[in-house]
Amino acid sequence: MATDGEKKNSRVTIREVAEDAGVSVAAVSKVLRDAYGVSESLQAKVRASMDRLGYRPLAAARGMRGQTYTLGLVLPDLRNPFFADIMVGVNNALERTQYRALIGISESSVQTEMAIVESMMDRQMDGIILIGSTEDRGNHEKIAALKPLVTIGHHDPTAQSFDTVNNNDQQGAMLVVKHLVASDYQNIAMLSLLSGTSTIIAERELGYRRGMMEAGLGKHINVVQTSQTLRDVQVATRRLLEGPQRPDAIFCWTDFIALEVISIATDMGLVIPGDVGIVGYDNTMYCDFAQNSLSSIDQSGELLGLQAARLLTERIKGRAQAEHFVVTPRLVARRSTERRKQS
Amino acid sequence: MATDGEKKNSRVTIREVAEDAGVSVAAVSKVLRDAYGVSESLQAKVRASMDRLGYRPLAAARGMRGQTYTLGLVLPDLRNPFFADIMVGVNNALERTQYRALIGISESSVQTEMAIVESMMDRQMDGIILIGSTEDRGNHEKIAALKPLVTIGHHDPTAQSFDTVNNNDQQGAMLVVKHLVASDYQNIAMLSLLSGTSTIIAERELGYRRGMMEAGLGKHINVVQTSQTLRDVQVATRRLLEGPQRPDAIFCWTDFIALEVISIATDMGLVIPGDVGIVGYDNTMYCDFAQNSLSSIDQSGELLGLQAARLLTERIKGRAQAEHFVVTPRLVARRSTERRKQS
DNA sequence: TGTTCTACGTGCATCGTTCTACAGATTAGC
DNA sequence: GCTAATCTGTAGAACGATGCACGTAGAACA
Repeated sequence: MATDGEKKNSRVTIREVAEDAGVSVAAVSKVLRDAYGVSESLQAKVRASMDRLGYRPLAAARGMRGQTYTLGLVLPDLRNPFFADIMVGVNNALERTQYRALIGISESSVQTEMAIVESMMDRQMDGIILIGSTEDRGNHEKIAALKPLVTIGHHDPTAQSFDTVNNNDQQGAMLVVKHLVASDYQNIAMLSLLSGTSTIIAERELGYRRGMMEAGLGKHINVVQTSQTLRDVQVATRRLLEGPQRPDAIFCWTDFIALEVISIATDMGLVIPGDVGIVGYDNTMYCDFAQNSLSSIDQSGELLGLQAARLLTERIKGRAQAEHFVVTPRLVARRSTERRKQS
Repeated sequence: MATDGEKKNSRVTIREVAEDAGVSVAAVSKVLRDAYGVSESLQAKVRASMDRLGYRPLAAARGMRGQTYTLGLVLPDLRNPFFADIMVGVNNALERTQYRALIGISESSVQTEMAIVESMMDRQMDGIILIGSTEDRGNHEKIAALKPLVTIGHHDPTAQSFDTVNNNDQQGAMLVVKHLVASDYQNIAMLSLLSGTSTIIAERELGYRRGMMEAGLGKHINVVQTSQTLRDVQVATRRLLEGPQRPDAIFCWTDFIALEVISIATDMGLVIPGDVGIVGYDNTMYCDFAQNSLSSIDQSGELLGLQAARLLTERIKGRAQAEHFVVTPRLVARRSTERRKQS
């Protein structure tokens, strides 16, 4: 008689709370939503009943008429440790709110990404954060027409229907070149990502090119694009380092690739930083390990995540004007580029 | 006049599909659920209408009476690259099904983990996969009483109300000791995780102890437990390596910690594998990088993920009998333990 | 031909919330 | 003391699916 319905009836509903508190269902709903027209005494009464009964609103039911208080986050993959930093920021921002972030993995495929976004919409999520998305503007606007949207790692500074959060990738890449030049590297190649649509890649390449031009090293400009798979990176790196015009430094578009390059170069008997300098991007925790000691660009992933969550909840609350947050990147020098001017 | 309801009316409902196909709403619902009592012709008619209108069932609404076709996955954090392997397996298993997996991050806190599980229940998820959970059996059974549950990385072979998926951690740890002994290491310490409740940690420690005893090295047994934070690992490792009884090998409970230990040891001027051998666990991609070249135990994360997803969908379909899947671990030897018997 | 099955479809109550429209109570204004 | 304005709280129709209970048509059997 105590444990009546075993696997189903256990859930406390808004109706029971109302009954317990001696008020209407609508009143309880109002308390739940901080809606207008609730006296302090009623508020207190209802909250007491909710606590006593252990009531938890059912998001699925809320979603039918109102919000689900769920945010969808789409990550390209789980391998790149940079995303961990972003997540910490997002979760920090949501700590004291009703919102929860749930993550889907797109496997870096535009198709899968769209499928995940659609399934997040099916689940009535209140807003979407796309991280490292390679969709074009059309798709972003299509999503934004249906749900509040914020992107991280996608440049589109004139977008009106959604917000963007970024570091200044062009500036970051220029910092890399400047640092390498100051450390006496000249024949600097860039190992970039094969992606016709990633705007952050485009910005980093542009920054690299500008940096090289400004340093008078235009003739050494060399951008090699590969996919993210270990095999492709290996082939491209070997080709680069075995070629006749061997670069004396390689700027990699993300840390994780830079670590692979260090691995390959070491295997080939090259000494870092003497024979070849390596720089990454994102300043993830692995850079700091002594065996890597990888110079990198810090773009404060945690801050990016925090801002994205803030902007998204603002959008949900009704802001229509777009905001575009940009953080200034910072170079962190480590042993992988430690070759002093010899003059 | 064309774009009537801008941000809301766009969604096609089951009612419209029914109308378009000239059948009842219930019939469409049956097609959606592959339920009994639908002729081929009706099925075809309805599917055609769904395609034509671009209908997508609203998970929130389905959740009110039936399933949401959403699985909740709880990860301790995003830093450990091992979880990426698991996710690949999970997603592969769900590829051709209606199910989607959404991820929540517990930050390795039992409290947060429970909060996430609760919020997943609020969202009417059909089942839960807990990865590396440190809850006790009571909590697991509480969850399992409400939703189908599968754990990965938690040993509880007699559990009846939920399934478990694991590698044989005890055997894995014994493999490590055997391998180290065969490579002429003797004073082998274990760097373990400070967690009173993790069963996989307990198993790995037990395996280490058994391995040491069997090798006649009982007097060298030394288990040091720390949290996962960089600082704590650093302190513990330095203390270990600076102490009077410096071990000549360290077995780390996960790769990620082993990479840190390599970093610290290198910083201290020790040579790996000469002065000290290092072994990790999980055989994540970073082990393979030349600068790490870390020996490790492979426990096939992808397979674990695949099995967990399979078991969970089976549970959802009604299986009540518990299943406990265990994979046999395999040692992958690399340079970090490459010291031959000198006799 | 009448009876019994079986296979196929349908009507409608239902899930747990939100939110509009409205009613009653209290206060304010004159 | 009457009307208007404000402030609280309520009733009940949604939201978009599911799934029970039931009706109907045609086949099978005697």
